[in-house]
Amino acid sequence: MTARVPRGFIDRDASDLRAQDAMLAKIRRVYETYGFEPVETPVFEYTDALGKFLPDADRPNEGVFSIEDDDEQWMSLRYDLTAPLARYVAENYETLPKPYRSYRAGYVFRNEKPGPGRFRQFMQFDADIVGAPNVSADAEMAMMMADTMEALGIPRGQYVIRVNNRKVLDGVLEAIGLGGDENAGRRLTVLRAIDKLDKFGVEGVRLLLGEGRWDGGKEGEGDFTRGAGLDRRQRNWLIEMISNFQFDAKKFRVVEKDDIPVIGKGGIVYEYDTVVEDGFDDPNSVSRRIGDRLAFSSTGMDGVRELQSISEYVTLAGYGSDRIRIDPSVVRGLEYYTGPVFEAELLFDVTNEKGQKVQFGSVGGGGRYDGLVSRFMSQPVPATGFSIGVSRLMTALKNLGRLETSERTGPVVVTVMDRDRMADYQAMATTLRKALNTDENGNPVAVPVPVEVFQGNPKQFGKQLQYADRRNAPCVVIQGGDEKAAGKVQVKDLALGKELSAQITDNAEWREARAGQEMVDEADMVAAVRAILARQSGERG
RNA sequence: GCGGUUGUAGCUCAGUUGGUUAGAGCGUCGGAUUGUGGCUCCGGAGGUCGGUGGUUCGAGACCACCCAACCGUACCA
Repeated sequence: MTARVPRGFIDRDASDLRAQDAMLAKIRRVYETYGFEPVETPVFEYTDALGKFLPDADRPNEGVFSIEDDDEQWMSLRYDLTAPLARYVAENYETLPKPYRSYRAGYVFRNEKPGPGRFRQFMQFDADIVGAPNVSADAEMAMMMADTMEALGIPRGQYVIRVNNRKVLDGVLEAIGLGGDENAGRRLTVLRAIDKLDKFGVEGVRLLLGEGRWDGGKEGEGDFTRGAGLDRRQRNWLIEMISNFQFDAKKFRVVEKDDIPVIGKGGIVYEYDTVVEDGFDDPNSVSRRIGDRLAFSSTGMDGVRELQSISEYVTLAGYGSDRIRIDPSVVRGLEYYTGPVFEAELLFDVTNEKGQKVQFGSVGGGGRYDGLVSRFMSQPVPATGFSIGVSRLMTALKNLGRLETSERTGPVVVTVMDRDRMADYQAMATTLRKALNTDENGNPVAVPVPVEVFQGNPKQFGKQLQYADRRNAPCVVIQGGDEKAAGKVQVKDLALGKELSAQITDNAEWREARAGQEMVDEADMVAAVRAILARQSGERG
């Protein structure tokens, strides 16, 4: 029997967890300042509450971990925190204040093929406002997301919150003749293709919108992905839309090719042919064309107006396009979003342990989901929120050097010289533990100082010091028969000892030197240990 | 799911055209040192060579199938 962790799951060590705690505290603080309050729901929900029954069969989607309860109800591990919140709000609707602002952090589970940085259990940290119909709530979400990025130490310019509106995408699709139920499949293919912009660039998306794409790089190599089969004009409209426009408070406008924001690295070559086909010969009129096309669709124009409002709100609040940016290429999930959608993207490259350049991309996202709560209710309940991928973001912060990974100091170790005097050593540890962990007023100190008696086999004294060394102990306390007889204890500064050892090459001499050690009266033990701790924390700065 | 690459000790890897008992470094454990971490030296443990079947006098190596990992891709609510 070999010990192994299940595929797609990970064990996490002390420093990892401490770093995560620190990170969650920073996020929580931002959310709290916006008036959000915590709530927790269970990891299991009834599968139908998650909306993950397969439409045809009477069983849950394969992507969720599910079990059948003994009353033959299917239950599933939650795969995000939004659906459970919708269930919670619907169940407690009468007693909750509306709009209801809540946040929660928790593990979610996906039964999918794991990959680098993709696990089957991972943590999300969500914030949502339920019962707020206006897009000002969406704007607030985008701003809070930006604040969160900066609270975590990501410098301005190294991240961006990209905002789009599902209604705009729907309007564009309608405008190029892909409206109606009969085109639902192609619309999906188109949206998926657009979502790949940051991965494959403009040319890759163009292939996916048209015939299809070979993942080996050229025809016949690797696997073939079928495209949406759009004609040239439809493709060009979409590509111009997603790669050459940005949005300001007034209108879509053409940007210079060198000024393409975030997306579409390298830009595209303008295809003036399509402009001519449309009866325009001036490339600057392209922006009007987009407006014209959307004007065919009332949904699309609603979306544009909502984006305009969001743009105004965030701009007036002082969030420029270096933080929050309208970006027509944001697709973001395909199911329950109904209006504004946003995505937090990191803009810096990172070199991974294999020396490859990696773009982190999205570390969180969200949007408006006006239909999700009302599935449980007889009345419409608008809601908007977003989700942060804690694990992904943590990896990113580690690479950015913004993660608090400082090694904690280990325990003060009371060593065992005489087996039959364990009670004495325990008493010494108790004295130290009490003295080092309370201040002069008897209150607990901010950072605990661990104190422990060596609990291994005390037969070889060297092993005890080796243990203390591996635990990163600041010092050890030693009291053998000689010290006891004299009413003394030895207090040994391990860091100082290590320093001194650098000059000693001979082992006998090194042992004889007892580097970093001092002999004090039993009564002065606490003071001596305090002095060592103070000296070391001073060195660490 | 599809395509490609790779599987030898806890980790990183050697292992000749198929030939005795499968090695090294690091790590780990023990000893030199029964009251002192590091360095140094000595020693031990740890492998069904991913699995099963086949070819052969003989397989870690060759063949078939399976499994797993990695990369790409699809799906990702």
